[in-house]
Amino acid sequence: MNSNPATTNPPNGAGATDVAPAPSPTFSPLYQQIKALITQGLESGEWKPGEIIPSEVELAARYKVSQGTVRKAIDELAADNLLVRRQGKGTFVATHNEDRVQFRFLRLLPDDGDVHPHVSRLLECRRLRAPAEIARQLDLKPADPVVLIRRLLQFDGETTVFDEIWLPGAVFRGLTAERLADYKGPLYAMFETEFGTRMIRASEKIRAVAADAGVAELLNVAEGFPLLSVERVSYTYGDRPVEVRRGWYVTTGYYYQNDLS
Amino acid sequence: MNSNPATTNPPNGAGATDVAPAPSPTFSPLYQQIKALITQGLESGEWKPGEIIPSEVELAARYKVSQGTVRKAIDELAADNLLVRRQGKGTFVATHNEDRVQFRFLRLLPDDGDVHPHVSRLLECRRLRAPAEIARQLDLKPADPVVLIRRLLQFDGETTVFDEIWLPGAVFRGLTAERLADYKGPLYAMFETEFGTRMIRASEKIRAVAADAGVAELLNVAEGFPLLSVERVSYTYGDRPVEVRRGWYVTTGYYYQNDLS
DNA sequence: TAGTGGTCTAGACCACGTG
DNA sequence: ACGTGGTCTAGACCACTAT
Repeated sequence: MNSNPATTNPPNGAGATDVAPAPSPTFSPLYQQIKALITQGLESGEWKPGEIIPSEVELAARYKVSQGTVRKAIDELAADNLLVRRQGKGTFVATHNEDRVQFRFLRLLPDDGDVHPHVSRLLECRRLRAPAEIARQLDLKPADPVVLIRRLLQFDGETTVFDEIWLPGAVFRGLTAERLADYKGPLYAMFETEFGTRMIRASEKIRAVAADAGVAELLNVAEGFPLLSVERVSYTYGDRPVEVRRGWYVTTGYYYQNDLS
Repeated sequence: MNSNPATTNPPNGAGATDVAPAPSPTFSPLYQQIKALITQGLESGEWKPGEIIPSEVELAARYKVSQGTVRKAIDELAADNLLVRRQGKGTFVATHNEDRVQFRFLRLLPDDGDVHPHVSRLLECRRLRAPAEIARQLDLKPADPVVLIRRLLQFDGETTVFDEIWLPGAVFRGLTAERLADYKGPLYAMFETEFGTRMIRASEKIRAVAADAGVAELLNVAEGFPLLSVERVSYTYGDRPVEVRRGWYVTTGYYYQNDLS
């Protein structure tokens, strides 16, 4: 909030002409403030993934702004993939459950365009104290508790991916191998429905590396075989890091798809 | 254009109530039509990269629509990186020359965050008849003339990238090794200023591969060394493919940066 | 029929950049 | 002081979905 908070804003214009608008050195548009308020509602769980949020006119009334201002706020949140608009129905909180968001966070495709759903095979899931590097990336104190998941992904029967996933223990309290094994569907969908933590964006560092003995055995390739190394940090609301993931991909018959625009 | 062309649109509302609006089975919003008209101006060279385009009010007058409609059209073109808005100055045609667009099409970064400008070393530039696969990707007839460029990129003195670049000969008439060697700056900037062809977007397939003898020698690595293979197809206006590029990246000390959102 | 998001307009004022 | 893009409002109508 700043000098023109939503609750005290005059009903006309971006500022009033009769009250000395004060050239706000830290000016922030009204719709950005509304955007922040809606984001708060998402973060606090007022509206949960998959649910509908109030209509534009309702939100406009609540925040005492015009529908157009709410509209612009929602436009940006939809562009950020936090909300999904559906004409005639309403605006919904985005979810990793029913979307075709699989491709958004696992961009490995087969050379022939066929789409095989992948199968996950859990290797282990245990709790330990965070190594220094992981703690740094997760914004934790060294030796804070973390969860380590190791798993394989099979595409069409072929073992193609080996993942090591690090999660903050405080957030993922109660995450066990059993619950992981039982859960159907994408990991991020489980995180969202079971632990109330929604992955918003991720940043990846991609390299080509030679398979070491351990990884080679897991992926059924020779030692020294070229693998795609993908180091990912995922973020939730407020750009807080909540996952560090290191993946090794076999890219024979598969490729990592990326679009530059 | 469709049933409500910009030139004959009533000045109010998305349709008239007194003329039987005709439920347009192929309805397209006005601002989309304006967007197409502006794109035509860009494609035809009416406004060249780096130049300013007419102000919103001017365009609104020209197309006989409100400023808000022009605004929404320009908003989308700016989101597509075709235009750049600068408050107080105007709206400009995007260019590969002066932007910090280097990172947009070459996403190789050093492990330590330092930013070294890269140096290009041309190996060869010759004309030949398109191999079947290249012709298919460039939407040409087999054996149509193409230009093949082979080059190395050095980061901070280290040879890090080997590129093979295929271009349609008809578009890049007069492209020679001399002109390539003389040109300073990004390749895409040259394509845009010298050949009037602007790269808008690209699609990449990324793999880890073992260096073969030829590539290994060029990149000063051992045969079999893991390299990042990047196959890119670049597109210009109208999603017409105008470049096929195959790159081999050494990713020791460097990584390919990618953001998922 | 009613409600939702989507489009379009018109007018006012603000922030920024340049004379 | 002026012109540009940027924000905000208010009201009308359209397209889509459900009841």
